[in-house]
Amino acid sequence: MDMKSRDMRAPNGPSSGKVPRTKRGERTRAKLLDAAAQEFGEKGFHEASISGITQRAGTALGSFYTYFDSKDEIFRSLVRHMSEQVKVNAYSGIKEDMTALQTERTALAAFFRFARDHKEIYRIIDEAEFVDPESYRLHYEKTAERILGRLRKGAESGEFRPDIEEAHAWAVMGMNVFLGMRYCVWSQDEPTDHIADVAEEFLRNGICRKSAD
Amino acid sequence: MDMKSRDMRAPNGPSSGKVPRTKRGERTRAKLLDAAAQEFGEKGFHEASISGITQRAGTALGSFYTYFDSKDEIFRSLVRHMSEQVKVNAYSGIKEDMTALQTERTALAAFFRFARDHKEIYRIIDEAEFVDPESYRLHYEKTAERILGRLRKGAESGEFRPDIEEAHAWAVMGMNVFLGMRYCVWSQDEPTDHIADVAEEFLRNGICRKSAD
Amino acid sequence: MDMKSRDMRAPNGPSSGKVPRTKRGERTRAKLLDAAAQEFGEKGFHEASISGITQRAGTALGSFYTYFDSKDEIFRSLVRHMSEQVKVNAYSGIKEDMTALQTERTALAAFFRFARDHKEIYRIIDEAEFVDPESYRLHYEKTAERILGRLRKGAESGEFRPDIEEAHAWAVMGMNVFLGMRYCVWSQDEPTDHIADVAEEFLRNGICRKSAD
Amino acid sequence: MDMKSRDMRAPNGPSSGKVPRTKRGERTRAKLLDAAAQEFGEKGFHEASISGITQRAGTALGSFYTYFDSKDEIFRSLVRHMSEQVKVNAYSGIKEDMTALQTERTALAAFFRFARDHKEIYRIIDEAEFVDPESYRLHYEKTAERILGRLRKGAESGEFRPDIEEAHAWAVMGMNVFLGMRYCVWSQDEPTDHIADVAEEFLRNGICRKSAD
DNA sequence: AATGAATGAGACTTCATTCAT
DNA sequence: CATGAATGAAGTCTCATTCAT
Repeated sequence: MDMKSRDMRAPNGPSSGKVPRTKRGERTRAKLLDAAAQEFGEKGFHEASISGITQRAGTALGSFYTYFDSKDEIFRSLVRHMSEQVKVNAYSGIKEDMTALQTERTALAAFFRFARDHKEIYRIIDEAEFVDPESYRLHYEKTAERILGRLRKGAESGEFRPDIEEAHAWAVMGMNVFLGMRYCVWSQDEPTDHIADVAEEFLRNGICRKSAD
Repeated sequence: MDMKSRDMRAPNGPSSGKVPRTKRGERTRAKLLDAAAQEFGEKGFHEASISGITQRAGTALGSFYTYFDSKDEIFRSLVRHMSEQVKVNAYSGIKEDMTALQTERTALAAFFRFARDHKEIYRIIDEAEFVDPESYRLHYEKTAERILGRLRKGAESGEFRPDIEEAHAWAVMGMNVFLGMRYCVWSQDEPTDHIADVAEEFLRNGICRKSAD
Repeated sequence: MDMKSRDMRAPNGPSSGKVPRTKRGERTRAKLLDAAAQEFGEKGFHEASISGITQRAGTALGSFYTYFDSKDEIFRSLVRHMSEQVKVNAYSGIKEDMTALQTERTALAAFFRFARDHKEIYRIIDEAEFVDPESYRLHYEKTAERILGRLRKGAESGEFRPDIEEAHAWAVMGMNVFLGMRYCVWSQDEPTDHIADVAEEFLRNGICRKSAD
Repeated sequence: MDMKSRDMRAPNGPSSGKVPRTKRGERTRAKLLDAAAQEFGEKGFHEASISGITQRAGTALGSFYTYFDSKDEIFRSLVRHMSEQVKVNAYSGIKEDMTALQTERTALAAFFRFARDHKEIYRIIDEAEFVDPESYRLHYEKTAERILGRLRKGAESGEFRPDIEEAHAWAVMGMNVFLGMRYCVWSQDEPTDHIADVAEEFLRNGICRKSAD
């Protein structure tokens, strides 16, 4: 987790007026953020405690408030940063010359890998529905927008149906999220490649029998 | 809410040793359950308070404990009962002579109606991920099983592809849930009929362009 | 316990204005008293609950207040009655023609038997120190008085030292009580006869070596 | 009480993970312990309240939990520490060259003084029978062991009877405790010197008339 | 007289946040 | 900046006692 979540560190949000001014401060802030990701991921927002965070971070309780205004604030930071990570990750494997279907599959595979490696992230984002609803909506709205963008591009190229609309993006997103939850977060009893095959075929043909089959 | 949630009342779980023995007790327990559904729906589990529940119910604080052992227990009761309601509702409009696709669409439509009318239920079931994870998993696993059963039946009749598997059910469920969240719970800017059309067409053909189009 | 504690039933204290007027009431009151002896003996005053008492008694919670004014009152009744029992018991084996030392030994033996058979009683009387201090003091003061009476009688007959005073009675009582606690209530690893021998010899000669030995 | 109970302060039990790390913390913990001794002594365990303790200590309610896990824990600390104090005190006046009988008398006198000055301690230790039975038994078992040790030493030197056994120690302890309760804690209507005389004479000769008298 | 639901004061405990060092 | 003690509001839960049936 250390190396991985190191990269998860949220940048100072625009509202956080507590920017560390020294190297040492920088380090402390980073430790707190890592610790918070662990703590929230393991215990959930309400069971998590500031003292749990500072203990994991190896700092004094009071130091928390040197860098964050409140429990809510650090949680918000985390959610938004993680949302960002999900986005960055989704695009990591996509190449310009892929077909639209290949693109979707690649994005899904990346998502699966990410979900498997960062199970705690999903707990955190999901819990935002209750702790920071705005971030939660924003996360899914932005994700849907990106998917919609890709689908539309596929439609323009003639690969996807021309009447693609927002609902298609939400349908794809829901499918992806639930498959990720079931096959990457809850258990990995099936190879994710196979699950990705099923999803790809779903996009290609739906679930009805094709005469071509 | 009164009439509606009246029907939501959880039966006594097998472990709850606090069964009302009089009509009056029956009424009080019902009032508490209704109130809890409201309170949890509006505030979420952690912000909700027993005293909030009893105030809504118009009973004394202590009366809560005449019928429930704890805040957790009433929440669990609620989640399980609501899960049950969702199930019952999904099958309400399905007729024997429908095609498999019609069946799916009908179930989706019922789900949409239900989600629109019982927004609080989805908050509650979702929050179970953190408060009562077992119920949460159970809810989605059982829902997936039911969908899988329907899909397999459709496969047997030759309408759906013959290699239907569990992942298909999770994909369909994810699609349904996210469409419900976006278009029924968050806002109703689009007619749900149209959304159901999109979903049905998705099942029929995926999102790729068909030469037949 | 049933038959035994049946006999322990407290008579209506002078302050209890709640005398049952029917046979049925008589029976209910008796059941409650038995139940209370059990409950207080097992759990102690504060952990004991009225509902625990009524459950043991097999009556409704509310019925308790038909016969007793409060938890304190029933406890007081119990303590005083038990104190009475201890007294009655102590004299049960004493005969007129015994020597003073035989009398003391007989009283101690009776006490040991009683303590062994009614362990709960000692918990109850001891707890009175905190719940009903007056009864507690009264119990030990009256017990000491009785012992003192016997010792004085022994002094008059020339068997005990002539300068017997109150402190002697308290010393004897303390010895008896602690031996009872250690060898009858806590464990019975030594035959009580032997313990009584030790106590008798203590009274006779103290613990110093006698040239006569 | 302040100066006196200052010395009563319990050391951190081995299980208490809440050790003050600063001078200020040290002081607060001490204030709480003193206050608890007062509160428990005056009101008894169950009537005592954490808020009563913190009020006496002049700290915020929450500060209690900075140093103790629960009401039970602080009570246990207190009982064990006080048991220790009783022991230390009993030996305070004993010199090596005393006769065995002088030794017992000295121990008793020390006990009397202690009981008079720390009445609350006896309430607390006695109440342990119900709140922390293990400590209670331990207290009396260890006290009996010490007495037994002294008596055996007296037997070896030929001053006490050679067949001294455990029961003798319990008899002596019972005598001492009850005399202390009656003449030091309940009231001081008789000079304790005289009471100690009676006890000493009891040990020397029992209560029977001696021809030598 | 019996029943069992209703009441509500009060206790313990948690923990985010502030403050003194 | 770091530290960790101090604060106190707020919440859950218990249970003796009262009340309606």
